[in-house]
Amino acid sequence: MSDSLPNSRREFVETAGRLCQLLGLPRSTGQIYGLLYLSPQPLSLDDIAELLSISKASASTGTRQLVSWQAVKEVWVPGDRRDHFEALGDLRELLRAGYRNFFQPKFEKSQRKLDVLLSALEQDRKDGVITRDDYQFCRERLDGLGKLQDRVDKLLPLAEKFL
Amino acid sequence: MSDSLPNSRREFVETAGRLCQLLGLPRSTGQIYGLLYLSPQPLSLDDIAELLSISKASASTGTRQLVSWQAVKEVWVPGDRRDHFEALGDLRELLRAGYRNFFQPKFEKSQRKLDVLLSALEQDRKDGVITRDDYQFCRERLDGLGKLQDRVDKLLPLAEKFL
DNA sequence: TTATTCGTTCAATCGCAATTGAACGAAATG
DNA sequence: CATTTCGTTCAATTGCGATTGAACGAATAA
Repeated sequence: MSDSLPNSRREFVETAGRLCQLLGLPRSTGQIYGLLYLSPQPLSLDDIAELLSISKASASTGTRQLVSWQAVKEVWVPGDRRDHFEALGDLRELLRAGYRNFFQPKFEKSQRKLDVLLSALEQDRKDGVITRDDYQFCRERLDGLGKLQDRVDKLLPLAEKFL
Repeated sequence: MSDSLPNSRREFVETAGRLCQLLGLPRSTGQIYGLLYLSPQPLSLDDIAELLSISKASASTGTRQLVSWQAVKEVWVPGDRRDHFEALGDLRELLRAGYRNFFQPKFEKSQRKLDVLLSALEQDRKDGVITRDDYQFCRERLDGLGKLQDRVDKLLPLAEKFL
């Protein structure tokens, strides 16, 4: 990474990158957001690539991702033909949107999946692939999972409102 | 994966694997837990490796991870020298422990990091590396981040109790 | 004792996704 | 017009971490 950044911003960028990586997102995307978050002026793709020492291709894909998540917006800088970007500072809203776009769908899918599994289990029992005892055992375990899902299902809306 | 598993268990194992992968953990670890979660009898390392078509090395490291997380326990099976494993079924407790072992530490670390960043920013201002305006801007952004952390800090204990 | 059977460790391999460089089309410039 | 400047796309590369096979030590068995 370029050393033309003040230490504070450098460390922040690194931390943001790590956080994104932790969430299973490209590190560079987090770095870009971190850079823009602490950038008083909007930055162009070239600025971003230069300051982070990444390719313009990465900068391009990263910013487009961030724009699609509404974490960053394009701004017009008079007298400059290039696109410029600045971070949207409302982290709470960003977190909520992230929850809606990432966790929510996967969680709902897993709920549906559980029903499918219960059906498959039922089928296995009918087909005699598993003993009655095994069926009973698996049934209880799957029910336990369902209980947890219900709990989470009640918690999440509360958490989203609270944040 | 071996086809000697009933469909229901096969799908469950796959889903558990994906979930682990989603959380940044080895897929095989999730598969092992999934397998044991729906296994009426304790399984040996060889059973696990065989049923999941993974190496015994993976089975070994995976089970040890799971044991360390108290997601799985070793049980003694009379007349068999080998270690056997069975899943602990309390998913709620498992989730809480996961929160304590994974999220909690990283979150606390990020809180400390924020203080460090604020100091570094202060230093940059004193050194004249950044203008007064830039300092002001960054200061506000970092404060915004601090606000979010405080929110999360209040929410998490509530969520942990609720689950 | 020697020979097996287990479980673990570790260097090497593999797979996946992030990253890149080059090529391209579109838009602005002269 | 031709030329330059942008941003995007995509095939190729890279890097990282999960997975494996082989080697090892410890415990059991013969």
